[in-house]
Amino acid sequence: MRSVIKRPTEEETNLSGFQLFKKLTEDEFIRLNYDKTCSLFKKGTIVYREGNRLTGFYCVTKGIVKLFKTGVDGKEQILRFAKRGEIIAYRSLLSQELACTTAKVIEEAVLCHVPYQTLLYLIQSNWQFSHHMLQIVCRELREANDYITDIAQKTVRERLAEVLLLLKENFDLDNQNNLQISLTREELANMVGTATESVIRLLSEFKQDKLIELQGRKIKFLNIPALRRVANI
Amino acid sequence: MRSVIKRPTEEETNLSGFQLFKKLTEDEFIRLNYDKTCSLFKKGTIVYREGNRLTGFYCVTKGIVKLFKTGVDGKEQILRFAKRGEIIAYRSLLSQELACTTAKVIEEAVLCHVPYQTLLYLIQSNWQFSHHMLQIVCRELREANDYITDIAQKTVRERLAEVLLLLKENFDLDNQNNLQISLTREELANMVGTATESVIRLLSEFKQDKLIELQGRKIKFLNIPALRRVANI
DNA sequence: CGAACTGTTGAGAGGCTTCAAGCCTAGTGG
DNA sequence: CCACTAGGCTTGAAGCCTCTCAACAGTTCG
Repeated sequence: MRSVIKRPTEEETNLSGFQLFKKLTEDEFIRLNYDKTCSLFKKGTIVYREGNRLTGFYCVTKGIVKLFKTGVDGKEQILRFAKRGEIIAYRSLLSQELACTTAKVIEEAVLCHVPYQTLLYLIQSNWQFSHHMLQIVCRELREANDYITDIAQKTVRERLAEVLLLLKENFDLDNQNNLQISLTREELANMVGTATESVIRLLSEFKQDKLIELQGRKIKFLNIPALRRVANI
Repeated sequence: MRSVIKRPTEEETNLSGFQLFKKLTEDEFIRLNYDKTCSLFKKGTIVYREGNRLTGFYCVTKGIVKLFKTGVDGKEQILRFAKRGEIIAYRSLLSQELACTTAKVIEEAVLCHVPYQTLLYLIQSNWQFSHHMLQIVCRELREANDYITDIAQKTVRERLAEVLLLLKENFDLDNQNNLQISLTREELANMVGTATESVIRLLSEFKQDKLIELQGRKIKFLNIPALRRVANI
């Protein structure tokens, strides 16, 4: 399933933009770059599957990766999308468990694989790296906790509005207020935790209410404050 | 609201049983003990509230603390219960955010407060401590992700069965198969993410189906494999 | 002993899901 | 180049799971 077609460009393998590596010494950064392996992944590629043993974590330097768990009846629950500057697979690696999510490329991506040994080396040699890592995980844990509360207490309508706003935060809008990520209705449903049909119906209600405009998978935001009110934030 | 009635016993303030501190040097452990402040908290006490600025984390050496978020209409969403050997408040501390949960004592507890400075000192001086901390957070993150998937995809019935089994894992059963934690119906509902009435109805269905036996808040497990099947695990 | 909280049961309403059928779009192969 | 197929999208109808509201019993505690 893994398909590596061509070498990524120099710029696409550069890790100096990553917050996580900001506090590394020159030597540490050199070692990191020496140990990493960057590859280009086509859309649709599975980077790793739930249950896999992982050999390292990945830095996303380009593209978008979808992270999801497989639940009841094989229905996928999307946990997050990782884009440039973010890292994936580190959770299972650190807790030394098998992967508990599947990572699938939804927009042609460049990923840099950093071996477990290198991660351990950085943790041992540089406390600021560990500290930064702790902050990343802790922030993700808060987001997970927030999401548990929402999903447990809010209606599907509220959750869909919230998910749209969340996507807006993470992927920005273009100059015409279009969401810069293209998802299927099913993927939206798998984020919200509902049926595809429900998403379709609610989206067209949002459209009727002039909150958004739809054109295929393109979603244009027309009235963000109102959307926020629907989301009950 | 904070009520400290009497000094905890020597044994109740001992942190040597904590996995997290296993790899500390003697000096580090001495400093930890010097810096900590242990107090006894009565049932019902709020240790800290959502939005508070935290000055350190707490080690639970006795009792049970309920951690929850306040969601829509002030309805609480229980995220977990912390018991002897576990730590709380470390997430917000590490990511340097305001507390995103409220901690309430539901069984008379002894908590040892460890100042933020001491935490930072340990992170800086001992990479094994950081590593252990990372593992703890990562494990909690996996549990949160698992729970998101369940709550998004399973029925209330399945979730209630699962919550009961989860409680069994965390708090064990006495020699008569009674769950060793006493929760109100509302608290069960706030874990599952449903209405109190639904929990009541489902519990009595489980009772009819001879899966459990009820006596006030006491829950006796009669048929765990069947309960597991109901939970759809 | 009364107040406040907790637990229980019933009835009705409604949000969502499921099933089913048809449309549309995009990619493929003849 | 175009028909064809597969997967995504849309809409309708039916029904159920779950919530809300309401009334009341039981329990705990000052």
